[in-house]
Amino acid sequence: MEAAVRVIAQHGVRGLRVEQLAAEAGVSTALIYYHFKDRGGVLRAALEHVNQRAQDYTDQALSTTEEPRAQLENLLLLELRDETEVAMNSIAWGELRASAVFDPDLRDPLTATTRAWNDDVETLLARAGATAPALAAEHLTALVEGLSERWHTGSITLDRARAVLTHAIARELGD
Amino acid sequence: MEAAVRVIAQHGVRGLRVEQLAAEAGVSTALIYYHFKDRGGVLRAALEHVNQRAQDYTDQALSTTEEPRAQLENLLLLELRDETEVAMNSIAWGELRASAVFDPDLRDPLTATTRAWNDDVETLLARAGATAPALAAEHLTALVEGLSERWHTGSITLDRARAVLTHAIARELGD
DNA sequence: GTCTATACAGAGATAGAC
DNA sequence: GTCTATCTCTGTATAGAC
Repeated sequence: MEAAVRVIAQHGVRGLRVEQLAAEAGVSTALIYYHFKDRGGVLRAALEHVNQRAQDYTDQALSTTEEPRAQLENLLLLELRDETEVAMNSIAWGELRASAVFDPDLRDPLTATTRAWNDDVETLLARAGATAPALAAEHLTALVEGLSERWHTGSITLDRARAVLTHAIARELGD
Repeated sequence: MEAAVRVIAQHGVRGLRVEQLAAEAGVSTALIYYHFKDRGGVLRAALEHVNQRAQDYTDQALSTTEEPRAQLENLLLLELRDETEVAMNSIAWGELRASAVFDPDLRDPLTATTRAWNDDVETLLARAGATAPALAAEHLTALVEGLSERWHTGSITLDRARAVLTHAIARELGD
């Protein structure tokens, strides 16, 4: 799965070749098919893996003793970071999201993860005193996805994306 | 190009087969290669076509005599509409955006269009009395992209996406 | 569980006629 | 400009041995 995330982050879902994945993982292609039904099965498993990793990050951010406002900023800015692992996860996640437009099998896990993320953000927003936490949560999480994609396509710098997000959070919290 | 947009909207950039495009356009595959260098050339031309269409919509929205605030809402909500043609354009645009992560040839036209859109939105925001129009413009346009993708993956309904966007606009204009 | 070898299909691209 | 026919390569997936 880690090899899959690497390959997807480098070449996209469309560019994922089973042979290359095998090479990246240091095994034969046949072994891939032993563990997964087909190429689509690899993608589904990869999506679940990325989701899981995102959830782990989230839980970590939520388990601190910081103020709600600081927790909220941390949680949302998690995706917009410079470290290789985060960036790869983010690219792979964006790819799988985009693929889900045409691959119904990917939709359910995607929707579930999105909902869980929204809920976490909504809780923090409510604690931080937002007036419309549900709307605000969908607003901010969708914004993170939009900014993330712009970052990956080079349409915006990472710093600028973080500034835009911080600005939007401030607007939601009324300052 | 219209056939290309249809095929991309239905099967994605990833699913665009030259043969299918030819069928959709009612010509032979050889003719595609006569007019375009290769499959990548088709994609680049399709992106330009979608960009142009988006620019036309934008100009139209800007040429009305409405209040800046109403113009702003119209312009941003343009992408989130139910009509087949708009939805197809929006899906194709999203696909091409996602593809640009791995296809450097698509990046320049993408960045140019994004910038033009940002500028238009920024102008309207300034007229409508926003306090930080540049930041707000990038905020709102990136949000539209995020919401648009969620809509296409079925993670949010169209009405809800529109509500979230309207909410975000209101926040930026301080009510 | 894991490999090597290979069958098979699909899709990009071109040749050459009209 | 446009077609039919076809070549070629790449990539998915399987067979069968260890």
